[in-house]
Amino acid sequence: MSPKPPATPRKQPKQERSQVTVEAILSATAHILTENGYNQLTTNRVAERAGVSIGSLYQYFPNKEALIFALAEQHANEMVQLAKQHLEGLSDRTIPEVLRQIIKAALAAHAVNPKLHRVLHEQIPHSEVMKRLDQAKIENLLQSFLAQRSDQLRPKNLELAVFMVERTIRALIYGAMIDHPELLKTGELEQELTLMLSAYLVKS
Amino acid sequence: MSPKPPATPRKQPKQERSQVTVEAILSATAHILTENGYNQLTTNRVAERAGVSIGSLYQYFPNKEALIFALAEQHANEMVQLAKQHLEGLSDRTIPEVLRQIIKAALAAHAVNPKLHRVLHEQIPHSEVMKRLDQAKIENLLQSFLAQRSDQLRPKNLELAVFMVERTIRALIYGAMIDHPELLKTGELEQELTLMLSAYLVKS
Amino acid sequence: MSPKPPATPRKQPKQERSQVTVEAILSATAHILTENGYNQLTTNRVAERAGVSIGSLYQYFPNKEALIFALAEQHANEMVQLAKQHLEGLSDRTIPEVLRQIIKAALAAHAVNPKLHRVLHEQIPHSEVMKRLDQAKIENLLQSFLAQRSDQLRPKNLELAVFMVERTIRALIYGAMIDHPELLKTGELEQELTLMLSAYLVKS
Amino acid sequence: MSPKPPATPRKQPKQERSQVTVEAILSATAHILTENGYNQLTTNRVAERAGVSIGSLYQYFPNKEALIFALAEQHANEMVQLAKQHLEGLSDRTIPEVLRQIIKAALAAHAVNPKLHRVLHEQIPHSEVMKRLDQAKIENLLQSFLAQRSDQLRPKNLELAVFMVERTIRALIYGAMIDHPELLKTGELEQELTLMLSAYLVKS
DNA sequence: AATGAATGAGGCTTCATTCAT
DNA sequence: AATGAATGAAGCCTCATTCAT
Repeated sequence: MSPKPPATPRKQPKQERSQVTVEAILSATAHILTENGYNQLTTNRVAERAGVSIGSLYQYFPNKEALIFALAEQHANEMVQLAKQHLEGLSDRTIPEVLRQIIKAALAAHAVNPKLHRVLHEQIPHSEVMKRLDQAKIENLLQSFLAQRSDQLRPKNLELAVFMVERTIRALIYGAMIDHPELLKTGELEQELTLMLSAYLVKS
Repeated sequence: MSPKPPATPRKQPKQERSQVTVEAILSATAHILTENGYNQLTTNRVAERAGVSIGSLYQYFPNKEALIFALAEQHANEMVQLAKQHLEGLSDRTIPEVLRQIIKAALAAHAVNPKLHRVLHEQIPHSEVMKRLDQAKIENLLQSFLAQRSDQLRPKNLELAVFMVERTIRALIYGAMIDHPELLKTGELEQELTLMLSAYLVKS
Repeated sequence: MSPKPPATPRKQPKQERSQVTVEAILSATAHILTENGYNQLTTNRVAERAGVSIGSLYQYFPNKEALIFALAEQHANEMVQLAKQHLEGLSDRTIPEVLRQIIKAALAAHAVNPKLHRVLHEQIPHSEVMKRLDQAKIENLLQSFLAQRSDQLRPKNLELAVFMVERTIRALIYGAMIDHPELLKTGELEQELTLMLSAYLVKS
Repeated sequence: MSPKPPATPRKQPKQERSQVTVEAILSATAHILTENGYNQLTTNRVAERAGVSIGSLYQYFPNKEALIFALAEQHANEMVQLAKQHLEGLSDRTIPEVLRQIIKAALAAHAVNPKLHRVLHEQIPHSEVMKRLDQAKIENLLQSFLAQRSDQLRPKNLELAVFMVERTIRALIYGAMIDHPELLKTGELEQELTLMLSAYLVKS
């Protein structure tokens, strides 16, 4: 049906010249996506904005989908990398402290490129594919954090708890970004989220 | 290039005898969407499956977007209607009781046509429009329910609380539908959600 | 690998209007093929010459290959039809007489549209496909003619004889058309072919 | 649009040390042609398989056509060379003996690389050029053989006889290769061809 | 001489939409 | 009101060929 043939891998940029080309293409993709939307994203337009011939684009990306996939991956990596910076030295903290830190990390991650993040989630057809990208990785982190403190944990089902927490954090941060940006600036969201999830997780 | 013509359905499909035709078209749209995905949704194909000429389709829907818009609206209405059935006679209940009932209502609503729901959320190039559809309406309900019990409420900011609760319910139900359907069958999700949100809302 | 997906059957022209369109398209295809060659045969060019939009072309022909296939079939049918006209009332003739008549029939058939015939055989990639078209049919005719006179026949293996005769006739007529057209006008080819094949077939 | 540049290989590939490169390229061309077909034959792919940069390919072959032309020529030369080995010491033989030997020679020649032979004939957009390749050369041989025995010859027109014989041999061997390979193994084709052409050529 | 990144004309095809009947 | 043939802008992508290094 839909998820195209695994996107024939193309030439990996080896020379530095081609690395520049690839960067320009991804950058142009992001720009058009955020400024003009998915409808306007055509391979020719990307190439044009990247200052590259359409042929070059297809040397590195087998099709339009691959373009978006690569961009999403890059974005996800940036998010994860930033998040990790916020998650160091948490070994001996309590659950509320850890939670707050994780929420802070998620907030930071979502601040990487909000416009792009939104477009990627709202306008891309096979969003299922890419949601996995930024998911899983954080779920694992969360899982191990909570597992280490299972004695303080109220929910017996660890996996379920991870699901609840992870989705809630993501949904509320994303929702706030779109509809209530003021909650981000004032720190209210961070506060409420911490409260809500702490109350949920910790034995009363 | 040229910014599309206003696109939003100017004229609601006439509600006369031709109602049958309109139904057939929307039904065909839903079928193709759920079975074949947005990529395969072409106006000609819709018309063919609806057993209607392409010309007739355009008599009732000014363009493709209007087709999807109407379908989304229909779907949202069905969801809201079903939800309301679950929300009667709650005037003298406590917050946890109300919450559980609201969650049950939301679960029922999401069970209306999960496949369609998913496709509508994942594959449609969100034209800003459709999210509003199933949102707002429930938020109002929630707002009034909580306002009536503001004395039992821990969060001072009512609007913020509504936001938190509404998004959390939606995100977790949707997430469970996609990734953990077992949580819906066992009632675990309902239980955990009630716990989490009660703990958040009620004064300790 | 090559032989494309069975060329999704498209709309069969039902109204007379569309019949005209299909004719125009095939005619344009033949014209471009004979005058400009296969290299110049592009779907857009065909549509343009046919005075038809490219969209219309694709309503009746799923791809470029189908265009050529249809044209070849049409051509083959014309050839067979003409050949049959030359092959009536041969029931009580001797082998040489029958042979000469068959050769005459083949000559007539090849005179239908020699230019097109040549292009179809020389320039079309998957010529194997279409050679079958004008073959088989004649082989059957030949087979039955010879079977009826098996007592006068020298070769014991009938199928082999049919193969020898059919291919020889085709090759020489085609070869003469391309390289020695004078042999066709003077009747020399007909004469020599009859001699050669009679000598081969008839018991000495 | 603009009629191609002269296209025929201006410079024969230098016959020095770079002979190895040229061989690799032609070999790769043949391999792709026989295994994947003309559709898959791209200059980049040839270069890759030859283990040579695309730039190098164009150093030895001015364009794609030249590549095929050279390959066809090579193939034709191999065929002719092999045929000649079968045609020595025939000076004092009778026509049937000579004929059989010529047929044997042709059979041997066609066995050189049947797959390539077929592809070259079926899938290459005959640019008029290549047919001549394997033709002419044999016709001359045949012409001289028959001229030496013109007293035993029935047909008065020598050139016509050569045409008849040469085309018949070629068509039947090729046809058998494609559609009746068993005739080649059993020797039946050789036998029948000798019979048919002897009967045609020799005074009764 | 070799490399391989880059080019870009142009081919094939789709599909939302129009309009003559 | 309905039909469905026709439209054509525009998208995706290939591949022979060039050229800077």
